[in-house]
Amino acid sequence: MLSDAIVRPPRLAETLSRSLIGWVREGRLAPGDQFPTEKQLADQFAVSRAVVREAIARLKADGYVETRQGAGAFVSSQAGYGSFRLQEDAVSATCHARNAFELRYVVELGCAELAAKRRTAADLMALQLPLARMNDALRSGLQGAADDDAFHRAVAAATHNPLVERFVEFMGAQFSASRVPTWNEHGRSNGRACDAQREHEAIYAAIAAGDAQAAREAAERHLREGAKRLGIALEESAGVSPIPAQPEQG
Amino acid sequence: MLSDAIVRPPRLAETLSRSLIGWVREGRLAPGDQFPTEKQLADQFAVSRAVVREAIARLKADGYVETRQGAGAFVSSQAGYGSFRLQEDAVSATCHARNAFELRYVVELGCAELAAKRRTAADLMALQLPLARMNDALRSGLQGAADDDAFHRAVAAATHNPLVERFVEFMGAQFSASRVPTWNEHGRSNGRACDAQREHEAIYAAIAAGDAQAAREAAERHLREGAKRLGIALEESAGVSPIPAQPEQG
DNA sequence: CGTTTCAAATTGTCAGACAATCAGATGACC
DNA sequence: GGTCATCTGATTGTCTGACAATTTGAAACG
Repeated sequence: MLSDAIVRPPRLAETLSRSLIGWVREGRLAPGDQFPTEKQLADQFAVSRAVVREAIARLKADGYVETRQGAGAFVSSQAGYGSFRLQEDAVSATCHARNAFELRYVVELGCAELAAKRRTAADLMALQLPLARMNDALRSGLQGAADDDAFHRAVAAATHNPLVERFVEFMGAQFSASRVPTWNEHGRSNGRACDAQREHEAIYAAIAAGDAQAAREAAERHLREGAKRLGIALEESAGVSPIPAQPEQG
Repeated sequence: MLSDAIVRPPRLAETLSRSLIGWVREGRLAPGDQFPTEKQLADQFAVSRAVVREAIARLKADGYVETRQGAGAFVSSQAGYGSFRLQEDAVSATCHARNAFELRYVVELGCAELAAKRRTAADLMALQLPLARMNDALRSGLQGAADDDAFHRAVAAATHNPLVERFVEFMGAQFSASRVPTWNEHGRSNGRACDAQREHEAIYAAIAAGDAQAAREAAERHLREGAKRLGIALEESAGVSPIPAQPEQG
């Protein structure tokens, strides 16, 4: 999640694409509107057409614009909804981590539920493998982080929904580095790894039994504990006072 | 979701980027590996360097590769997890719609739950506006699809998690066209719009009451009915026989 | 008024050049 | 021999100019 990457001078195309996306997001260009021509943009930003084209290529990839040869570039009717990214804006790192973990939380709970309803015999075997390897890791002292990853992926695969599977992998990848502290020497010695493994087994048992509610609860426990292990606070209320109001409409 | 867009001859950069992404996904290039140089790729695919650069620009945007001036292009350590997209591969349309709707389903249920726990007075007011406008639409015969959209967005906003909010919007946008048949003349005359509105009010009531479980159930009902209105079957089991197995591992 | 034709505009592609940067080799120095 | 600075080639980043493919709108024509 966090990166110590050295700062690189921003590339022109990168800078330009950010500006153009900003135009769309701020509503300066509405869906259907035509972009300035490549030549106009090149002149305006004092860059070559090649740079403009690279910037526009990125906007196309993200679904912000559609180009038609001979006609021009136009803001897509559903601009910005071509792809979903994290960390696009520089939000506070800790806050972002909590928000991202919460999104993962929501999806993985539903994922566990679906997996319990749909798992096949093959799915259960695919779940047992990383589970067994993590048990080995607990005793042998080897790294179990990769198998932890694999277990979560296997749960996602058991939903038989490739989209859900891919999204769980997508969110999980953001926290791949965060699984290490559970499985390194320190994590094993103070019982974090053992705790995580018990939670995994509870998830497996519920999925094997086909008990969707239990699977959901087991996943909930696992992720809540995982958040604690990560030092992320999954608060329930936003800190605002509850509203007793119950208005009627009609 | 479905599009009648006319077929356009594929752009070279588009074709090339698909090939390169395929290389990474198939494992032909592992994380950390260096890509062929731009010149090599240009020769191999018989295109100009400009085309290669546009294709690589897309891979960079999606987090598949990282380039370093003077060094080369390298497969990113977490290749492919820079962005989440739908419809990347040409899967069967109906199957894809069901999978996408299910992902939306999972997220919106959790979203409703969070909203019930965290909504503020301002959130409730933001929910009442589209609700009232939909009631007007029911009587006046105007389009309520936009307010339907707005209501779902307001629920997402009440979670106070911008990431969850954005993802709900992202998934909802994929089905924006699908809200029309509920709110057009035909939808109103046979009661679809009225049904949807009752479900919306149930969601609002649960969120206003701060009852997370009720909010979840109300959202579940709404989305299940919505799937029916769309003709999408949200099946529970994958059609495989249940497994009575309950293995133990030690 | 409707149709055809044409020309300008715009994106798509190509080719070549130079600048900025990096990685490895080379060689000097201790 | 080992360490360090320097040099050189390779590679990406950027610029320029050109031509091809396509669209759009208007002019010309019936």
